[in-house]
Amino acid sequence: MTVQATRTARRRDQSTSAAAGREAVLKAALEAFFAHGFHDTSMRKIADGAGTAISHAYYYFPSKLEILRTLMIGVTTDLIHILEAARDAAGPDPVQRLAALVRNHVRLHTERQAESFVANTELRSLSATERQEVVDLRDHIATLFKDVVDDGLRQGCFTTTHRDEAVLAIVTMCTAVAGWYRSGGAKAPEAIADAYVTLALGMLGYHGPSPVTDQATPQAR
Amino acid sequence: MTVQATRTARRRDQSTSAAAGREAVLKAALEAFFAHGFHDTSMRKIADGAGTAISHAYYYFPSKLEILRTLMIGVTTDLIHILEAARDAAGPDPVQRLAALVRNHVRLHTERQAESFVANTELRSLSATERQEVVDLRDHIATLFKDVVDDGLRQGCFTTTHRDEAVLAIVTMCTAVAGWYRSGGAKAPEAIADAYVTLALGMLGYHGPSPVTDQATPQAR
DNA sequence: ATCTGATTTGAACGAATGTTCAATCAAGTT
DNA sequence: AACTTGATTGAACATTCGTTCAAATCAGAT
Repeated sequence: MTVQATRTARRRDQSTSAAAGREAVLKAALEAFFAHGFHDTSMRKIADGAGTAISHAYYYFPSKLEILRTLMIGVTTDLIHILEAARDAAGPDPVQRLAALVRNHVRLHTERQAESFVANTELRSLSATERQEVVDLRDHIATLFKDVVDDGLRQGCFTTTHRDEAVLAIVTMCTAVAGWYRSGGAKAPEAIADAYVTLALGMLGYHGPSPVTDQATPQAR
Repeated sequence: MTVQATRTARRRDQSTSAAAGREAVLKAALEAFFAHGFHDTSMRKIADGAGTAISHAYYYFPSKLEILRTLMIGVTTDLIHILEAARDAAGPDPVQRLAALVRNHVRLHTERQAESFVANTELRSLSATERQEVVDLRDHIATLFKDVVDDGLRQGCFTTTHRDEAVLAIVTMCTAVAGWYRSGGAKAPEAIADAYVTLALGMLGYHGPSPVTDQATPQAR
């Protein structure tokens, strides 16, 4: 008991401290990738940012590329899970479901802007196999939108004759938020999300009542 | 006379051959930047692609960065001139003017895809002063759209309450075409342009008759 | 044939890169 | 106190990078 207790305690301490070091490297790498891009970020800068030796970063990650892969896969899988949960929680109405997808897509791209931006920007920096891994995840995200749009087209609440282009444009504009959003800017994330829901529905040829609360939303000082 | 003739002839020959060499370097650089990105492209690869020695590339351009700058500024200023001409040729109607802007924006991003893609992707690779130069040009492009949208809002043909977001989304989705377009793909550039005009008008809350020819457009092999 | 000036090259420079590795440290176990 | 084991380091590796430069090449003019 005592033996096992101390053993697990040690293991927890080690794993948390090890995880802390790992997280520090990830965080420093993310900041640098976000600010200057993958190829313009050296392992020395990453190690400096994390406050450790260059060789210590290699204790956690076998290569610089693996750090990038970890960041990109992490945020993308998280996004998928968030979108699926939000869609399911929105009920059966395609309009509500699409609004939930757009809203949460925008929200994550503001809340985790750096990760999202890197994931969208550094695809080419990956090697073929790893790139395909991320591309598949992104295709899955597009499919989430496409299925909901198809549902709305079947039910008649969406009327666009350009489904593919509309879906692509919606995902693109939501993704691009990570490229220009500045926290403390003119619009709060929720206001941006509301606007994007309206824009997306406009592209889909939806002419029913707005699913957006739209109560002035004067937030942001 | 003869002296001057031969002199200008020589100068023309030199300038054209020099221009040819310069163009070869630019072209090779563009292809490499497009395929692998700026920081992952070495001057050696560029020189190899152009069929010359490394040191000869420096005969035309003082640095790798200057090559990138030349490409980015070139396509962006061209885009501005094309958009302004198309807008003016479209007459006074805001719907027609916006359609012309969208259509030509999409067209250039398919016809000169590599340049457009690089110009949109490698902003961070520039140094501060040069980056600002390109940012100003891109701001000017956004202003072209914004002015037409404002015109349409004033005349009542556009009804959106999210002007800024709509303009940003429209420019973004048109720009993103350079990221996924494949010549010989499912849709011909003109069909894409038509679809994007409709999507843009949907975002702006335009509910009048479609300015798109929309005659089946079965193009694409 | 010589000269001139633009064009083209090979070889080298120093700096920075991603990565490796043997060695040290710290702490917990026996 | 000796031992194990994960955490951490400094120094070095070979390679590649952007850039430079003196020298060679070439075509047209004299």
